[in-house]
Amino acid sequence: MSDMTFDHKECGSCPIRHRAVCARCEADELEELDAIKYYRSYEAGQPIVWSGDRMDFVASVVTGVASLSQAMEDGRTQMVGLLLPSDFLGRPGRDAAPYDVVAVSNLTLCCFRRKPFEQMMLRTPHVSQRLLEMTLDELDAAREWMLILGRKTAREKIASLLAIIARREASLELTTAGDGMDFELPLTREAMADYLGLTLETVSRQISALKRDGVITLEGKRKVVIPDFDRLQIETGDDTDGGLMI
Amino acid sequence: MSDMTFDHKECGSCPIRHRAVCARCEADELEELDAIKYYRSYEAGQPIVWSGDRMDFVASVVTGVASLSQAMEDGRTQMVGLLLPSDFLGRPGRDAAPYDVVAVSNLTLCCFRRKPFEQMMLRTPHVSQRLLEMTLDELDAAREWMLILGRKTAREKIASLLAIIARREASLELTTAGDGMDFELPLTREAMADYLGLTLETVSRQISALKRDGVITLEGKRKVVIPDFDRLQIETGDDTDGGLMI
DNA sequence: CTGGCGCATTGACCCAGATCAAGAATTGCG
DNA sequence: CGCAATTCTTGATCTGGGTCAATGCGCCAG
Repeated sequence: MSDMTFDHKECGSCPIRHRAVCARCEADELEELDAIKYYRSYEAGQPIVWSGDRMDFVASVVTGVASLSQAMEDGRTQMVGLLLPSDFLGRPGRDAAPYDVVAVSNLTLCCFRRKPFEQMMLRTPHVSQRLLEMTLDELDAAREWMLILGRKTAREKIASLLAIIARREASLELTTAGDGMDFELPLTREAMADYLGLTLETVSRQISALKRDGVITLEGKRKVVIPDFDRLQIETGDDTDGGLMI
Repeated sequence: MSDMTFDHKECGSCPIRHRAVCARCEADELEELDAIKYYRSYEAGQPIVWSGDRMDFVASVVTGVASLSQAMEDGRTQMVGLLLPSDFLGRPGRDAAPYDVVAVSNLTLCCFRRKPFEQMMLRTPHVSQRLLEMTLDELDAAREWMLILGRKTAREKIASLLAIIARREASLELTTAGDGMDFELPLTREAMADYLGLTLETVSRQISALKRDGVITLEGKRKVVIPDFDRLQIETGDDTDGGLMI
């Protein structure tokens, strides 16, 4: 784990984490946030915190992917959160991390020291209001995910995950060039299995099946092409009217 | 659905929903909440709102149990939230309900009209801070639940649900008379199945198995006695160190 | 008391996905 | 470039929980 320093200009070029923390911040509040923030980067596979560890920062994902997961003693693990760029990590007002947090790919976090951040929250109501909005969105995502875990078939699970990632990808890049989306899968088969409550073999088989049926195309093992997003959407088993943006 | 009126005194006798909404309210804020609140009661099985319906109130559960659930077109349904007394229902800042909400047992809600409630949130920061705390707790519960749905066996699922209800029950009554807890199951076998991502037959079989193995005792079909909570805890598959309070 | 209705239990059978076991394809590194 | 370590794919087999179907148990109405 290495500390990185971004100068002020560079920070200006990654507005994501400020927008994430506070969509309505005034200049002087941004200044205040700048004073308590620092960047940190992790390599793929590196743990960030273990469940129960003291966590003295909150953070916003700048680049890369991180996962939150819960493990049982016998090794079964379930991913319970997937953090993509602009997502918020950490929990104001709580000392210990409730989950294992791992960098899934190379990752850069924009961290804010927790205590001063909490004090700022008390003073500036729209920061906590913004955080409330984000948390409610996360709760919606978690509930969508519960439907996936509890009631969908393996094929529907895979299709749902691909659709979620594709939508996220599209919303960040804003390059929804018609249909024909494509993206790099940020997860290994094993991570996908942990996300979906499956085994990695089943994930692999179902991806092969979707490929065989022409729902997706693979370039290499990680690059996914979705020729017809509506077709993928049907495979998810969800109502056709779109569902929640995650 | 019938409107009920509670007089001010009776309202004073059910402090739950005020505490739930705002642990730190001052007298005049409570006054203000009183002005926009009304009680509403529902019978077991009655729908409260359907997914997509406009929802012009937020509420706090006074008595009874309600469920949030998501349904797929083909009838598969997954419960994604279980609201017990003191829990909060609704979502400031969102017009349409994202889930079906149903009264599982006879239910009384303490409702607040949404618009004035939202305005109050903007003015009194600790209301939104309290709501943020509650939402973060709900998110923790949802994530605990994701582990249950994704990775636990049917027996562990049932044990987990019983432990969750027993803990909730105990925390409200504050009558943890040593071990030997007992409580009335507020859910039908079908509702338990929807909670756990199982079928009602499997729920029934696993309850019978836990009874046969002496982990629980049944009096009638709904009254559960837990002679040894630690034993039940072991059956959940969780770490022994307690886990999250839900 | 009796029939009907809504839950709950139990049994018999089956299948989607887990498990176990080889390999194949990539990736990385000396 | 070659060898090892990862990561992924595919096959064979097994099994937990789903499905279908019958039966039991209260409970209320007549």
